[in-house]
Amino acid sequence: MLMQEAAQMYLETIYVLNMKHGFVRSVDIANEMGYSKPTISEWMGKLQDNGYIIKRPDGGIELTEAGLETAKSVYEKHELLTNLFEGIGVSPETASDDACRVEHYISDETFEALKKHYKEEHGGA
Amino acid sequence: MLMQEAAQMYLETIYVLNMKHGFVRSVDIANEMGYSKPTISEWMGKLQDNGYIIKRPDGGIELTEAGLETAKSVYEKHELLTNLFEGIGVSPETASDDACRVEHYISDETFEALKKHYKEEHGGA
DNA sequence: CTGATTAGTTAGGAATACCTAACTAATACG
DNA sequence: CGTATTAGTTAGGTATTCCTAACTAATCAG
Repeated sequence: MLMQEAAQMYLETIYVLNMKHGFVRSVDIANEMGYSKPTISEWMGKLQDNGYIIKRPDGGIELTEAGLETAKSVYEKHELLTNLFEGIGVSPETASDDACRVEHYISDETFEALKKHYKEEHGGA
Repeated sequence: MLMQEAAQMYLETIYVLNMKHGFVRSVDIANEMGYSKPTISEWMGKLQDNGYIIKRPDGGIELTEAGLETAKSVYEKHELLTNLFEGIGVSPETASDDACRVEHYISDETFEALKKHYKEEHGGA
């Protein structure tokens, strides 16, 4: 399976909901993302088949090591991009919205460069 | 029709090829983008139906005012993002590749902020 | 004039990512 | 205990965006 935008969003959402509430079910993901239950059900099946999550018998969804790695990577990009955009005067809402789309299309090389640049600006280098 | 990523790319490609060679046909777009002739044919039909291009009798493809506006806007984002990425140490190839994807997902608000910020850094404000 | 190449279109198909309707299963209320 | 709600699945469908195969039409070489 390709780790495309959609799959990344599901993993990131699971990661964020888990940080917020400590327990994530398919419905919670559906509510958070505004998608239907069957869509989530289908995706959770695919994500489990490919080793990114585990569906527990009690309905809880848990990220595997691979899933967590992807989720963290996307989330980290989201955070940095949001901060960068806000830092140059973009409104918090637009900054977050744009970050949410751009986070899937930035290469690791560019991300590392942005991170370094951001630290220099805000760390006093 | 939604001005989604694909439509934006076709218009931008027509714009760039036109600047390079002054005359653009469907085949030229197909070769440049690596897509099949039927795919381009289908899209040129849609773009013409929606008033973004005109197919001339001799096969030439021309941007309408609406098409030119969209193409320029996307191209301008591409250029700025490429420069920004290169400016913080990203390799030219990665910078251009990333810009090519990100250009479709940056809001006007964020783009204006980036433009202002870039000018300040390079214009000595 | 014939045969080959090139440009463009038409028809049909595949993958992705979403949907609604309708079902099962479990839990919760009164 | 029976009914209502909630969670999840299954089946079938839609829109987008690409594809190949096969066609037409025009140009070009000999």
